Amino acid sequence: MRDAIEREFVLHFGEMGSRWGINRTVGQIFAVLFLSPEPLCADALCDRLGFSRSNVSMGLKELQAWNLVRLQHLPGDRRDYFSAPQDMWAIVRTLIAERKKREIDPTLTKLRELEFAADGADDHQSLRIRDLRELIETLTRFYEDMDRIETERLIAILKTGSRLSKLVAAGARVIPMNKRAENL
Amino acid sequence: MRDAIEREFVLHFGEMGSRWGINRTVGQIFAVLFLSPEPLCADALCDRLGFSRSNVSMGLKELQAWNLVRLQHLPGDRRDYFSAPQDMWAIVRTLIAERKKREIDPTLTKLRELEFAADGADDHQSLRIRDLRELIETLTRFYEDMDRIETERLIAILKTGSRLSKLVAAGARVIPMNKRAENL
DNA sequence: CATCCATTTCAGAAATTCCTGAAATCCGGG
DNA sequence: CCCGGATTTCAGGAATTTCTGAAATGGATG
Repeated sequence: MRDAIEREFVLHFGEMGSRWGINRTVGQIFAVLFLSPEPLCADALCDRLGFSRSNVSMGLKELQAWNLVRLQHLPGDRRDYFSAPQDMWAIVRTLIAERKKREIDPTLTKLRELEFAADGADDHQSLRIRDLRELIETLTRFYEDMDRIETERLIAILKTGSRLSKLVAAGARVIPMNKRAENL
Repeated sequence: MRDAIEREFVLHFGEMGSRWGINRTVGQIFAVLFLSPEPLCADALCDRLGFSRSNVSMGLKELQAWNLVRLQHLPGDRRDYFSAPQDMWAIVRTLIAERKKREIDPTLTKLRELEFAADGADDHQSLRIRDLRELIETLTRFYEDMDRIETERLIAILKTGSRLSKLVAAGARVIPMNKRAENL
């Protein structure tokens, strides 16, 4: 029963892995670590998943590059043990940070380069590029702001949901914005 | 000059394509349409990109499945013409909606299934699954709320940034929450 | 209903990514 | 300095994804 659920969970994460920019192996390794109450060593992962030792090693290396697993040692045991963070919100923050780094930042850099190369031209394509760069900057600035907020407060914001709109409209009258002119 | 910039932009979108869950061809096709001031037909895309007709056809089909391009016809021309939405925020909304559909929703469904199968057990793994499901629901509810807000107001919220935290804390005293008990 | 273009499908080739086992490397004792 | 157990590297085979050209399909027009 418990095993059946674990198996399904792990297989699902494997399937989704490809959609998440990691591969099947990596997804399954993370799934096992995510559910495990205690850290696991690479051999334990090989056993559970039926992957080769080297595949597991590479998968763990990638998960470490994503900051999604922590390496630790058990006293009197030379092997490396791995675990997923217990704090689920920390996992989400990490995932978003890493995906931003891989999927957004390079594009932002490229757009700035192209804009520089275009040197203030105002044809259609230059305008498109500028607008896209501005939009991405608005979003990433918002992300950076949210990322600085501690989890409890962040959850409060999330739960506020659509009421945010009224709150912001009302707040704009009370707390004047520093740079109104900057608005879109 | 203009061409050099377009070429770089298109190549970059091709490279990034794989990280964005679409492939190189699809990324490049979208990039060309994104920059183009007027709709293009498939042959024009073949010419510009050097892909086979069938490849372009498949790419366009996929972009249509993502709701990222619109099909239209020019009077007196039987060919299909395609264009990317002019409204950049509409593109972002679409991207997020489609990625959620592909990357989040299946997992949410699966977690609910597993939770049902676990039938209220309270071992570590069941708790992890429940917590993950709850977290994803919090995030998707927030997304759904934001998606209902019109773009101008949404931008106002984004630009409010970290001041949201104070606004929510202050607003909580003024506008009582309906369901305080539901908080994390 | 035949023709003419345009689009789509599809089987297999090409390219890419993933995975493995063997060998290399690392490192803390003895 | 050597040993033993652990991890990492890496070349190449397996699996998957992408791309192509040929053939099939679609649908407007006379």
